[in-house]
Formats: sequence, structure tokens, C-alpha cells
Amino acid sequence: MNSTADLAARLRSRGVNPTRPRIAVAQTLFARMAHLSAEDVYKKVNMERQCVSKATVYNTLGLFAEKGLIREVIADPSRVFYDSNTVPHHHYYNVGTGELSDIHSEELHVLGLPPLPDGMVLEGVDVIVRLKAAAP
Amino acid sequence: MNSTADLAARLRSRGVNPTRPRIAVAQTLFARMAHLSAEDVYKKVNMERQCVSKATVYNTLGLFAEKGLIREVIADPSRVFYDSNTVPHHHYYNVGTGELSDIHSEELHVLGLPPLPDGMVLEGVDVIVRLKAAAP
DNA sequence: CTAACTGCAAACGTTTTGCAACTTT
DNA sequence: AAAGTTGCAAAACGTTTGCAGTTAG
Repeated sequence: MNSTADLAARLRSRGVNPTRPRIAVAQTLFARMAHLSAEDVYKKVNMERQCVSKATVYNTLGLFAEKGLIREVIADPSRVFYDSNTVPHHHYYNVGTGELSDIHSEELHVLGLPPLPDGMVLEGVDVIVRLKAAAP
Repeated sequence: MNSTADLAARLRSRGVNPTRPRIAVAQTLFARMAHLSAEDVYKKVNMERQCVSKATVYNTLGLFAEKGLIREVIADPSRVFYDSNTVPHHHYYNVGTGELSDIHSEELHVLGLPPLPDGMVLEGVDVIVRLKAAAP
């Protein structure tokens, strides 16, 4: 479940102090499987729960991402999306609507990654499959 | 080579009217193999050639990208990079320095792309391999 | 008591836009 | 003249930051 206590434990397990605003943001993020922009989170938190300022939403999302509780998805130059699913996976991006969705498949793999440049360590591999509506 | 006439022909072949500012931007883009932000292009154009306003640089880059003369690379939330190499390829992104580089390999492939959602057409597949400096 | 956190508003950097002037046809 | 293009300055947008006040350990 997503009780406050569970969420608090989840944050603590990543070294994040579970304050009330952070719990509120966490509830919004983890209640649904979604790809939300900071603005989306701000609106949803303040609609569903008590008031959290925009600065705190941004700071909290940055903190959660840094601590590995959520994942930043960079697909659109105009805003960052936050994905509550931290299991490695890839994304479709609908260029027309700006909608992001998971690629529900075990079959998508990146093969043949060349040896990394010297002194570099892999941080992640992001695959964005850009889609548009078919011509009518 | 990259003579003005050749660049003009290159723009025309994509339906872009080769005006003087656009040629200047094209020279800067195609002179080197590089990943430049709009700001980079603005600085280089105005250092190397005659003055082109920031608005025109932005508009021109957008136009070139739309017409397929260059490719937008979305790797960093803070700025868009423009790649003069339009042959399909993928990128390393150095998270520490913000530097983008090509993956020079025929070996990197994306395998197992699932069937696209109904009524959707593929626009492109972008792979960003995020790297950071190894811990000392 | 101290350190951590929050909210507000102002600042920021990138990108877009309105519009008058200037080309080009 | 009409259509397309440019430059400037201002606006817009998402995001970050400074700081005073609040909360939590």
C-alpha cells in the first residue's frame, strides 16, 4: 500500500527525511503509474492534499531523483518528466501530444555498446522512441 | 566543400530559401562536426562571420531542424543541441561537463522494438548513453 | 539550540514572439 | 506591391535561488 508510514519508510531507506511536504509529493508520485512534469505534480499535490509551494515541489523532485526514488526522463526540451517507475525501461514519446509512455516489453534491448571512453562510468542508457500520428 | 554556392544548394534542396543569415548559420554548422547549442551557434556565427541576431539564429535552427538539415538532440534539460550529422547515430552524454559526443560504432543497435501503438508512425529512435567521470 | 526544511518572491537562462524595417520577387 | 525575412526588445516559460521564518531533532 501507500500509507504514510510506508512512504516515510521508503524515503528514509534512501536517506530522505520524510517531512510532510515530501510525503505529500511522494503520495502523488507513487499513487499512480505516471509520467508527470513538475507542474503536473504541483497541481496534483495541491488539488489532492495540502498546499506545497512550487519551490518545494521542484526541490523535492530534484532530491527524489538524486536519491533514486524517481527517474528523470528527458524527452522534451520544454520540461522534465518524472517517472515513479525506477526499474530500467524505455519510453515512447508522442511528439504531437507531448505524452510519454513506457515501452511495455522485455524485448527492447540496446546491443553493442562500445567500450566507454577512458575514466568514464555508465550512468544509464535512455532510449526514447519518438512517435507521431500517422498521416490520414 | 562548403562554398557558399554549395551551402545554398544544400538549403534549397530542402526547401529553405538561402538568405545571407541562413548561409552564415549553415557555414558555422557544417564547417565542423560538432554538437552546438543555439548559444554556441550564435557566438560562433558572430565571431567568424557577420552579425546575425539571436532571434534569427533560433528561428534558423528551428527551420533547419524541421527541414531535416540538422538534428535536434535532447539530452540536457537546460538546452537543445544541434547536430549537423543527420545520418542515424546515437550519443554519449557526459553528465558532468554537459558534453555530447557521437557513438562511433556500427555496433550499437536497438533490438526488439515492439509494434507501435495503433495509428502511430515512427519518427526516430534516440539513444543517449549517460556517462560520468569514474570515482577517483 | 541547532540543523534542516519551507515558502515567497525575485532572479535566471533559454527560447519565443510582436512588430517595424528591410529584402527579395 | 506582396511575400518572406530580419533585428530588436520585450515577453514567456520552466526552473533555481536567496533569505527570513518555521519545523524538527
